[in-house]
Parts: sequence; structure tokens; C-alpha cells
Amino acid sequence: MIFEEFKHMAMISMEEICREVFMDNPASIKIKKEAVAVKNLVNIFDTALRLSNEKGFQSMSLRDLSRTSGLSMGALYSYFTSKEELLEMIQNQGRRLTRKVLTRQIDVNAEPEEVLRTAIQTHLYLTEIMQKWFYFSYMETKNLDKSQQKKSIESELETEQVFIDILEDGSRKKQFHVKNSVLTASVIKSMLQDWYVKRWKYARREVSVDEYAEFVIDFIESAIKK
Amino acid sequence: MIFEEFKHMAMISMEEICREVFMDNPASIKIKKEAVAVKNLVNIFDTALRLSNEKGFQSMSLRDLSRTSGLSMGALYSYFTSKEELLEMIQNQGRRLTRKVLTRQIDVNAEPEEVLRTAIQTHLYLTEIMQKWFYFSYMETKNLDKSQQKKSIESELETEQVFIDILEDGSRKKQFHVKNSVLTASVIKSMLQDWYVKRWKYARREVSVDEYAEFVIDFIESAIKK
DNA sequence: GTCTATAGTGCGATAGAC
DNA sequence: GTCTATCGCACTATAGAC
Repeated sequence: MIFEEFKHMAMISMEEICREVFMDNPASIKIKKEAVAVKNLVNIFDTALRLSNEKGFQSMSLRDLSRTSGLSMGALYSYFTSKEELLEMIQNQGRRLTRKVLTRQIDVNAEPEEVLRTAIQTHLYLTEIMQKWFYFSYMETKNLDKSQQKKSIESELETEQVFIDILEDGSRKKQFHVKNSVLTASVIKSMLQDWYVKRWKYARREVSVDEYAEFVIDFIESAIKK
Repeated sequence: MIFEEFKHMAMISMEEICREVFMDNPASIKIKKEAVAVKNLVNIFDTALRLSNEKGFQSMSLRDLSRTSGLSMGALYSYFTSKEELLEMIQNQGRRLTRKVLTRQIDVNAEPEEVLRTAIQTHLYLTEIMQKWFYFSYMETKNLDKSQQKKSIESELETEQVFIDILEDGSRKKQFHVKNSVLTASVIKSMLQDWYVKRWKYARREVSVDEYAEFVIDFIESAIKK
């Protein structure tokens, strides 16, 4: 599968995500009509992610968000009860999506080499589509309160565990030669994160997600194959 | 060389760094006595880095900084002319230090394999000593103005170029088998950054900088050695 | 469901006493 | 060289008109 196929298949759209947020937050979102709410949520999240990723969530004032989105201050507060809650909504949604897509794509019965490839590729493709969300989550974790930070850390370790399991399975089946599966998973994750954190660098060098995926898979396999 | 030796040799102390800052900013720092200025700068930077790395530079108010450092608002403004300038001072100093240490340690006449090892180790050791500074630079780049952001990007690409050069030299001398030196340097850098960005993770797992350095060097060599 | 107007708070920055 | 007091401003959040 190449990126264009994944994109079509995953059917991850801003609209679908916002519909989920709408249904999950009936207490905070005062608007009742789904069509209206989803339309405005798309606008709000899109604008908030853009502004936050430019200069940070704290630096983005709700006046900025109001001006840029075209919605009034009052209207904004119909979609969240505080600026902090807006932050949490974005974070929660990103986490839910990662877990869903990553576990759905991985076939645990396949050969370790194939599973590893799929996991890396899926992660890169997902973060390519949702770059804004992942960059935001990465950069704004420290602005969350303690309980939300804990969730964020758990989510990170959970993703890493997926790779640890694949590596250990491969070692058991004598297909990989992995000295330290925890550290190996850790550096794999750092390479995957680089794709969405340093997006500007790869854009400037005109490296496509498929080229990067191929390179990373090849690099890792060279390092761990018997 | 192991970390403890490097630490002793590099002689990078908060005080030495603050002395440099003091001498480089005569226009902004109103205090004339070096001893007084350096003592307070150590306090200011130390506190600012701690608070910023906890919750972000923008979220840290100068009142926070004043309260935690024990200096009054008025006293703080004797050491910088605006909050933004404080941000720039920290960033500039971090960049200067990286360039200095990295180029000083690398012996271009050594064998590529040895040079690569030294570069990786030195980078990890330096970021271990200066973790707070590097984490800050990494996270707060987007809060800088455009001209400072440009410098930050240049600095990142400059460090990456060091690795590209080493890899290409190794390829030329038939010691490495590198398909794409730019992307290889890029993923090496992501592994090095992970050490100071995700410091909490390695601390929790009780991985020392020497263990991490050994693992990363070994991993990369496995991937690129003929 | 969306708007404008505004209350109330805390910010960055400075002036002037010591 | 450091402090306290304060200014003016921009912020988050809300109330009430439409």
C-alpha cells in the first residue's frame, strides 16, 4: 500500500473527527444541531491548530482565534467552557485516533518483518494526514494539567510498547537480532516523530512520506536483521 | 572517554555561561559589577529554564520568575529589557555553546568510524550536561520572532551538516555503506534529540547517557557498516 | 445560535524611593 | 543595585440583546 491508497482507505477527515468530538462532549458544546456544530468545530479546530502551531497555544489568545475563525468570542464559548478545555479536546481526539488506526492496521499473525513494516508505514501515513494534530500534541503536552499529562505519557508508552512487542516477537522467531528491544523501539519512535515534528525540513528537501517510510524501514532492517 | 571525564574536561558550568552572557550584553544588562551580575544571572536563567520547561515560556509570567527567583520585578529588568530578550539570550547562548563544543571535539583527520563515534558521543554528553538549555531551545523556537527563528533553523541544519560530511567521507573511503546521507544524518539527529527531549523516559528506565551512547553508536554502525 | 459590550483579572513594563 | 507601587493594556469569561 502506498500513501494515496491509505489516505483513501483511512477516510480520516476533519469533518469526521469533529463529529466525534461533537458527540463526545454534549456537556460542553451548547449547540444542538449537528450540522451547525460540526461546521463550526471544523473551523475552530482548524484555526486553533494553525495558530497554535505557529506560535504556541498559550500565545494564541481567544481574540486571535475569534478574529481568524470569524466567530465571535461568545460563539466560541458555545463550543467549549474554557480555553483549557479546548486544549484537552484536541489532545483527547488525537490520542483516540492514534490508538484506533494503529491497532486496526496491525495484523498480529503476520510475519514480524511484515508487521514491523506495516506499523512503521501506518504510523507515518497517519501522522502525515494528521500532521497538525500530532505536532500540536507533541508541543503542548506540558501545558496540560497533571492528570492530562499522565494520559499523554501513557499514550506515548503504549505506542512504544507496540514496537517492543513486534521486536521481541521477531527475536523469538529468530528473524531479528535485537540486543535491547526497549531502546530499539525508542529510537524507532524518535524517527517516526521526526517526520511530523520537523515537517518543514522534509518539505524543504522535497522528501515524500513514501520515500521517508522506505528509508526508515530499510535503515531499521539493516540494523536489526540477522 | 566516558561521561565523567567529558564533564570534567568540558568545564561547562552555569557560571561560565552566565559570565559570557554578561559580557555579550552590555547594552541590556544595567549591572556593572561582574560578580553581582553573574550571581543573579545564574539564578535568573536557572529559574527561568526550570519554570519554562515545566509549563512553557509564555505561560511563565515574570511575576512567577520574580517570586521563584527571589528577585523583584524591578531587579529582573536590570538584566534584560523585555521578556522576549530573555528568551533570545537563552537561545543565543545555547547555539554558541553547541557550535563551540561540537567543532572543538571533532578531529577531521581521524578515521570516519572514529569521527562518527566521537560526534555522537560528544553531542549526547553535551546535551546531557545542558539538558535544560537544549530542551528549552527545542520547545521554544516557535515563540521567537522571524529573524531568530531563521538562526535557529540554520543552527539545526549546521549540526546536521556535520553528520552529512562524516557519512559522505566514510562512503568515499568505502568504510560506510550509506544510500542517502541526508536522510541518514537526519535520523541520527532525531535519536540524539530524543535523549534530551524525552529525558523523563530514560530517567524512568534508568538508562545512563553512556548506555544510550553505546546503544545508538552500535545501532547506527549496524545499519551503515559494509 | 450568534452577536456586542463589559466585568474582572493579571500581565509586562517603569518610575522613583532607598 | 534593589525594592515597592502603579500604570495601561490585553486577556479570559460572561451576561443579555437580537
